[in-house]
Amino acid sequence: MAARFNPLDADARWQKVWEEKGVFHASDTSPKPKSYVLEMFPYPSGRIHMGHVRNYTMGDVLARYRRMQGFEVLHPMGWDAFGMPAENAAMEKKVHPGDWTRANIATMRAQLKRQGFALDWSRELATCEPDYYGHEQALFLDLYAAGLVYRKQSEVNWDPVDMTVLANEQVIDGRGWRSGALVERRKLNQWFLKITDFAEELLDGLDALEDWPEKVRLMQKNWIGKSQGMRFRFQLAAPLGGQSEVEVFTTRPDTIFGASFVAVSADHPIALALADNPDVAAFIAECKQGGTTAAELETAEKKGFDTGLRVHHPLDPDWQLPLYIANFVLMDYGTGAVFGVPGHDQRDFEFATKYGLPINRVVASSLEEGGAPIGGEAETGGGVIVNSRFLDGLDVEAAKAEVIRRAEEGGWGQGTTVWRLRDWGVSRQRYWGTPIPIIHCEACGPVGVPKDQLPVTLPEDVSFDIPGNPLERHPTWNQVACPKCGAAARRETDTLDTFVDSSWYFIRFASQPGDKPFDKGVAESWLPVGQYIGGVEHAILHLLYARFWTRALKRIGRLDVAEPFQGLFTQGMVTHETYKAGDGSWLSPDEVRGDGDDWIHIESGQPVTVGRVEKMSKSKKNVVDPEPIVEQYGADAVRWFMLSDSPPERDLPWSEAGIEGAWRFVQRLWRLADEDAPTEGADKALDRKLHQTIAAVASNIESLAFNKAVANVYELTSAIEKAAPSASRSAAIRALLRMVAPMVPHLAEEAWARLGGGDLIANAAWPEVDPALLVEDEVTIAVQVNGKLRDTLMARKDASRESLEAMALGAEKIVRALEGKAPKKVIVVPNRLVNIVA
RNA sequence: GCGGUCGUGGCGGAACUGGUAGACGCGCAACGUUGAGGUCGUUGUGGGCGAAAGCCCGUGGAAGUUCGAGUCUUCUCGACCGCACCA
Repeated sequence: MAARFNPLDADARWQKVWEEKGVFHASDTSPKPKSYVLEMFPYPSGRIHMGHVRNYTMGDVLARYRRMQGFEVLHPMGWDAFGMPAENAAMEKKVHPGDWTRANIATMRAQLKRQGFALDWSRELATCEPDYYGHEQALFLDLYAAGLVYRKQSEVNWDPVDMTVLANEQVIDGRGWRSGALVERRKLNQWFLKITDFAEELLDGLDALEDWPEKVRLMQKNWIGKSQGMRFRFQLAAPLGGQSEVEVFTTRPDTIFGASFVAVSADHPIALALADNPDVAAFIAECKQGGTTAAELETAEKKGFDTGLRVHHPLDPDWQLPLYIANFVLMDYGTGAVFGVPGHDQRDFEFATKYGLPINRVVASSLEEGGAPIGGEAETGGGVIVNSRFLDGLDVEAAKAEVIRRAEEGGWGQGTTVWRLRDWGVSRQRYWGTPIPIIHCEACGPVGVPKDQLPVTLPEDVSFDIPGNPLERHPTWNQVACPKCGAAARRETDTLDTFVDSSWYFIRFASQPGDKPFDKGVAESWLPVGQYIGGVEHAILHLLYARFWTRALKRIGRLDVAEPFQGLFTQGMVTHETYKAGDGSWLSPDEVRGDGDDWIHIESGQPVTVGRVEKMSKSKKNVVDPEPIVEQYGADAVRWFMLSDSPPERDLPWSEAGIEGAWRFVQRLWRLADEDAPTEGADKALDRKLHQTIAAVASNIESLAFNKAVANVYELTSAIEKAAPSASRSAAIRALLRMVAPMVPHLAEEAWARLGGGDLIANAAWPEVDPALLVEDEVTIAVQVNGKLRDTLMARKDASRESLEAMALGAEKIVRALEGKAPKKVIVVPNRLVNIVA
């Protein structure tokens, strides 16, 4: 009898068996139903962290469970291997980004394997290798040929620290998402993907994603930002340069008669045309400075500059409105110009109040109320239109339609939809990314690299001594002949945004032929991903881009899949307490020690302040490296801890006590199996508990409620421990091992082998449930008097209302509680309770 | 400001369609085992009163619906997340 389960020995042994037997190899041709379980692939930053372990453990439990349920499971792993940190490392440590990245991958692959994840490593891919990005280049050229890629001179978000362009999505509060540097505006020739062509379907598609968190769907919806309204033009009273009109966008055409002013952005052509005037120039400059952070915008005053110009109201040539330049009008939304209706828009209201412009009512709760003035704030609700000539009496929606109809008829405007979503700028002035497969020829313009010349590989001989893109200054790499005319031409030196790499990796996992990006039929046999698991930080960028890419492939006939991820789960972070020394510096968990109720710094003996529980981060020094933990406790204890206690969508506070507890439970399971002594005899109660647990664990794993599945397992374990030896007990132990196999697979194999289970438990089927054993034949009935619990009693299952009532009224405690009062009413809920109202 | 999620013991958290609040785990306490510690085992553990039986209170707060509310409704306080001068 081995006293203890020894993970240091067992983990590696079983991992080797699984690998040698190809247990987790996903077969494209299997007759079984297919199931695709995927966790967001990691960036090879150097080492696995706790967040990875949690993420991959969840996916692993599901993948193993699905296998036991009889599915052919695809559960792959790869590396999101392009990106800036590799270049930063190259600059700091004088290593090639490729060497740095591949070394990190080797380290992290070994760390993942140490966890015993049920991954099909034969499908491993890294986006930085030509046999991945070459296919990406082919797809890019397909999209280019289909008109979904274009190049334009555009003002871009330039990150002066990273010296690269950022997508709108990568600018947060006016700062680069990675560097935190204030983003500048620059004009550059950039490649764009036409994601806006898909705005409508990306929005509509969200409704069908029922297995996505509502939160993520909402975030995407807001990001796409559909606004329906009308564009229309105000004629300038006097032409300005070549301009004779101002086009505005509104979602409230019904309030057109409530207009008090028109305002344009400081970047608007009209504003620029007036900038000769020093006052105008000064105002424009003023608009451009000032932060864009939430707090600053909150307090920012609405400011305007009266240009002195006047515009004609489109529905009344005699009605002139003042034209302002205003700091709150955005050039890159709508038309860069608005008309102000102070009565029914709060921002316009503030503006009008400040500059003494009329505040007119055009919407009221009834026609009679039309004369009432607008009070202390704008009225933005619905109602009936008033003071609006031919619109009077219409409701808001009817009035919108009527104004649009008249505008289209009169040719001064049209109904339109405006989107917040912008086309996806994918050009990056970086080395460590997928080269954009384009050649610039003076005569022919941009020409796609012929597919037989793919992949366009990155040159190895580059230096990172000076900032900027090494591809641009490479002596030979960028010089090529034009594929069309043969003349000397120049290779595109921009590389693709790394979000392109992660927009289709899940397709390549499903099918990876050598000669093309994927085989349509094979990929379609696996897709969509049944369950995708990752961090909520990708709720917009990655998930929107991947949805777009999949739909673009569908449109060009390459893949008949509309949505890439059927189910999405966003898991919480792994957190840890923080510790602060007396001087305010952060201390790491292994620098401190609990001392009674207090904490002290081990080295100095000084008291330590325990701070709040926060996401593990280097700056707070509250990071716990998984590797030594795994070496000490084994993979199963770590896995068990990751699944216990905290619901997976919430944060998981890491604690030493918690991992100790998980370790003890692993040993407890081992003892249970190890000490099993088969005997005869049935244990009906235990049978029932077992089958109830099988059903509960299955349903909890399916809904990813791992913490509840863990609780179910604890209960059954205690019940088995307490039960006397019997055939039922031995069978329960074997079934228990199969139930925990997805969660603690090494222990399960070891114990299974010890009990002579035969084939690997990894290949075992999920235990079957006997439905007859799910129901109890005796139930506990709660008895209440006036809604307060006074007694409980045992009754036959499905006992009649009458008998339950009689039992309740006869119970000694109830008689006492009634104090002689006669029951006015008795409520009986069969199998549950009796409530006596007295 | 807009939108969302969530408030339950010392802690992480259970509680299906309203029906025995606190499952399960951690921690803590006592006892047993042990050479001590740990492991392991048994028992206890929401608060108050009580020797006990038992009684009262209790799911952020206030009100309401109901025989019955952690769960539903209204108001309110707080925490966290997302978006944001979006016309």
